[in-house]
Amino acid sequence: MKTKMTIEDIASKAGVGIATVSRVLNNRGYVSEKTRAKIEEVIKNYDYVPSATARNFAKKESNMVAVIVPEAHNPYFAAAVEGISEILEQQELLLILCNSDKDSAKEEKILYTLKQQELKGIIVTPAIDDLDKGGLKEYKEIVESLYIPVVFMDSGLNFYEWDVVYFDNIANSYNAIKAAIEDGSREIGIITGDLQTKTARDRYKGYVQALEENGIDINEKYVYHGDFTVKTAYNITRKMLSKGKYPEIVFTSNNLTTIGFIKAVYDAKLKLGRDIHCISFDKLDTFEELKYSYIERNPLQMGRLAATMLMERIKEPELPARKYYMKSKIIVNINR
Amino acid sequence: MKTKMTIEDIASKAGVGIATVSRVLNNRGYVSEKTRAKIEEVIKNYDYVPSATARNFAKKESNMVAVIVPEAHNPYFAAAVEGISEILEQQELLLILCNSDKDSAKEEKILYTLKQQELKGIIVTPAIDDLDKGGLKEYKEIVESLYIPVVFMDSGLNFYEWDVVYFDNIANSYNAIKAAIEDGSREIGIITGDLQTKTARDRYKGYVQALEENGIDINEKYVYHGDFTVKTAYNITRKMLSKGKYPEIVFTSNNLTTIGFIKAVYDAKLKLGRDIHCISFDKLDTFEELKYSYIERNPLQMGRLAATMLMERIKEPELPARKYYMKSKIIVNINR
DNA sequence: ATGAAAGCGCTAACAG
DNA sequence: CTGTTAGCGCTTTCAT
Repeated sequence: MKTKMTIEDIASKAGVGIATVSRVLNNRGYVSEKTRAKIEEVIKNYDYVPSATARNFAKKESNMVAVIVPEAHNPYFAAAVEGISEILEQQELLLILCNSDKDSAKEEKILYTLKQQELKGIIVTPAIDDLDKGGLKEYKEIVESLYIPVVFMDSGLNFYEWDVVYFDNIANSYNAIKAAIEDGSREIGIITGDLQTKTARDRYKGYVQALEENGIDINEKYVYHGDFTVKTAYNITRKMLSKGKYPEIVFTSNNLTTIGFIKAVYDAKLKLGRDIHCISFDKLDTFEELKYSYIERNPLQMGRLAATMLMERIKEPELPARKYYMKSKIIVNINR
Repeated sequence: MKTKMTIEDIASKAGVGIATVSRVLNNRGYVSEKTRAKIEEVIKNYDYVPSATARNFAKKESNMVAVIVPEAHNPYFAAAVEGISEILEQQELLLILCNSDKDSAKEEKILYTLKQQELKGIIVTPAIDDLDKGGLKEYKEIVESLYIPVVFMDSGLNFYEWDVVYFDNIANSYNAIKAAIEDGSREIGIITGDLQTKTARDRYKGYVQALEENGIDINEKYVYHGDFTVKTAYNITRKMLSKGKYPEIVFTSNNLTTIGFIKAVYDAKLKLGRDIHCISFDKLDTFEELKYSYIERNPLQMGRLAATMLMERIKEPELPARKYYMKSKIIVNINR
């Protein structure tokens, strides 16, 4: 058989009606053992595969879930996507991966495209995590006009009745700094991200809170304003070290900042873990022997959880919205 | 309007036939400015979105391309996927991501599922790169029974009439070792991967070739049999260093091996780039200040290329098969 | 237990 | 320029 077989071909070859073939295909309803065997044989012989497109169309639903992330290659999101993929695979669902590239306009366009696909659901990490300003209302409308289950992942969008799973930036920073304080540190600096962004602000907030609650005044000199890039962190750190006076510990508030920081310490011929310490927001998975402290998140687990929540919501659309805050480990590694 | 609108609803609201609506939707064929405007207005008013499922079904083709990788979270593949995603997005194509988890059986199952989807094409990195042994014929049949364009990415499967894009392991190793020799090194060791795998074997081959062509005998003592894991590389290196007698340079034949090696050097209180050197297959993107040499591949570019090749083949299915070998940079960083 | 038939929403001739 | 109509391949009543 050259041309693609259809269910009708199979039915006629097997001498039965198409409904019967459909039944064995879906393993649903009554079919006598004899006819089932016959049909299965024909299917095997002719190498027939049902068309998912036709099936989806007839049922007005697909076997697909979309995932929108702001940076597909970022190891953090790559791991999350893998976690999602794991769960979807168990459910025989296909995963459509979309990269918004941190661009809200792109994200909106993606959402529009996805709206046409009769998806089972969507897992999204919004391009902008700072929608509480103005755009939130509009965003809410777009999301709701999808009319399909949506789970928000790694997002501060904990408003409205949406399912959310994420790591709490404030709490994680707070806990890490608190752990350092309990470990005996007093002079703790920070290299922040761009404080225009919610992520950077929240991490800074946690830092401030932990110090204040422990009766430590914020030393403005020890608050270094970075932008979550290696380069800036490097420059800041070089300058900091060259001044001679610097904090005992620096809270590097994202992984790239940590890398720039460590590189600068190294280049200044100082020894990390002896001359100066570091608490990193996120572990650097490459070099475990480095002497530093960190907040360890588990994005793979976050992905699994997001997908699981989506599955639950698909099954029970009327479930109340759930907010799930992922726990992180705080690893303190300072010796004096 | 509560229930989902169809093209018919729009047609009747606009007082036209459905074919006309279809025309404006697809921006194809003649439609008077006046009716077009009218229809567009209705579409906007009722927030109508055409069903991609129905459309795909009617056209017997979809707007999707699938990508199968053996490890979704591996930064190397994550970057490749991002490259693919970039190209597909330009073509308004959706990307279905599948993770075979290095498991051939899983890959086969994925292929079967994908066969049902009327995809535009598939980009695949086979789970096993060593099919020239026995399974190749069977694999070939499976792939060909897909009846859709397939591009192989990062695979040694350069047999048959298939489109392939990949980095040549033999050539890259060869070039790196050759560069080191030209730089003045004679004592070059290697930590291999599992030589049962084609990747490990090819990297070893390139190493051997470069030495032989330059009249350097292979010193079996300097060939360390690893398995591409950090742990094994670490242990091997510790043992190597403790013996006192070790090569001047070690070719660490994958990135995890490099990490294990560097860690061990560090723990042995030796200095990388002074006491011992390292040529790494793949750059470690975290710490640029490390003193080592490496082969730098560009998986993002590989992904872009794979997707571009696929687009070309979709457009012209009769194109002769193309083999594209990606170039890599060799960075030598040894000072004596 | 099985078959006939009516869609699902859209595209693509074809006729006007 | 526009409307009518015949599918696309499958699911799902509804009879039998």
